[in-house]
Amino acid sequence: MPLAAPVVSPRTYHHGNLRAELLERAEQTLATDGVDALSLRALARDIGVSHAAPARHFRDRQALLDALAIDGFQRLNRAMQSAARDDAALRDRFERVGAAYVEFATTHAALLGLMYAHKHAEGAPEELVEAGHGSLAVAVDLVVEGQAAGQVREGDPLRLAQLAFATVHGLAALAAGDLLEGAPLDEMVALAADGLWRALRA
Amino acid sequence: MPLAAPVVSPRTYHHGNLRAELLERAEQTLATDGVDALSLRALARDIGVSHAAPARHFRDRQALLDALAIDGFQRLNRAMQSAARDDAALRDRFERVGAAYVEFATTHAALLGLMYAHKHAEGAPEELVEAGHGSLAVAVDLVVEGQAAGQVREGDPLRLAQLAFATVHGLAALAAGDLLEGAPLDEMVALAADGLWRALRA
DNA sequence: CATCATTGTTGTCAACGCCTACATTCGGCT
DNA sequence: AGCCGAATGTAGGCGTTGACAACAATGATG
Repeated sequence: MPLAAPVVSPRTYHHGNLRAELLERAEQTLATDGVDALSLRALARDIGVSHAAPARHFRDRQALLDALAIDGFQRLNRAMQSAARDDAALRDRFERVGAAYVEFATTHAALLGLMYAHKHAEGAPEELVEAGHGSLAVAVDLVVEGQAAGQVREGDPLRLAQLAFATVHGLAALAAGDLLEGAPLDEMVALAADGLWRALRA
Repeated sequence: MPLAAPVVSPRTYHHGNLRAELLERAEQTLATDGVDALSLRALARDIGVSHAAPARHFRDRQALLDALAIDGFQRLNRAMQSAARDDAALRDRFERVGAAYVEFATTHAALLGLMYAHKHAEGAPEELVEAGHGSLAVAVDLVVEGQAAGQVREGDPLRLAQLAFATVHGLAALAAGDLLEGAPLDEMVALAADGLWRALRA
């Protein structure tokens, strides 16, 4: 009798939302226990489906990781774009974008690590590398705008943006690696923004 | 008769150098196949010992990873120190140290990733965090020297050094993540050194 | 209502990390 | 020399995992 369906868990044969729930739980465990703790079987167990069910939505473990990374980049990009749309002075918008990046990086440290895992470099889905380039694009746009306004010095905007991006990303990496030795993160962001502005201004 | 030592494979019951050979092969596979491909059993098989033999030298997989990371930091630190001891102008020594870092980071990308894996953050062996701080110390010394010579602006040398370190590390991360879009790495290093010098000079 | 792609289940396999018990070798001590 | 304990390697087993294949339930479409 397939109809029983006990009160507590009326769950039908088809879960109906497995993919989304897998991603959600996966990000939780990623945040609390790290990448290595991510296991398709454990996720299935937590959610209450059979151990092979996740395979219908993620061909293999790597596919799940890729999906998490893509989602992470999309959220990061939205945060940076939103910070860039601020209407303050250009120099401050630089700082706010950097702050948004660092904020994301520190509150989602494990996720950011996953996003940049070189693993994705070879054979990575197009969507992922695309999303990854999106963050950089925000910085490029800002540099271009600054150059048009005569506030940023001349030079290939891509490279100047890469420099800025590298600085902020490195700062986030230091914070994640606990190499900041207690330096307040926002002060470091301000210091970096100051340094960058000295390096980039016309 | 322990003396025989036939030409082909005289291997005695005791390997005699297992720990060192494990580390060596481990770094090879790390470089060619990535961290996830590292398996104690596979290493044992490659070397030709039983699958449990490595356990005598590395309590668990993580211990092997830690040992690799420590060794990596020590080599990186030596490279940076050697670059810092150069007798060129201070600004150029900054650039050379940065170049040394980036050079190491790109030729040992997977190893560098391992070194910074947050995994090591909690419960990491003292030796590892110590080695990790060594790289930063090189930058601090350089800043202190620059301040003493009146060439670097005032401010907490640790934080200024962290800024420089972050920039270079971020650059290396971009290169590893293939986000440089063909920009020649040495030009990017030069650009970063230039920017940093503008940010740091008195 | 029949059909069929989608989604989930069950069972299986090989590989791995880790543990325990045992074997061999080495080095120091008498 | 000879003994003995420590260090090192071996053999086997347990539980977990990722991946695969065969099968069952579901729901959409005609």
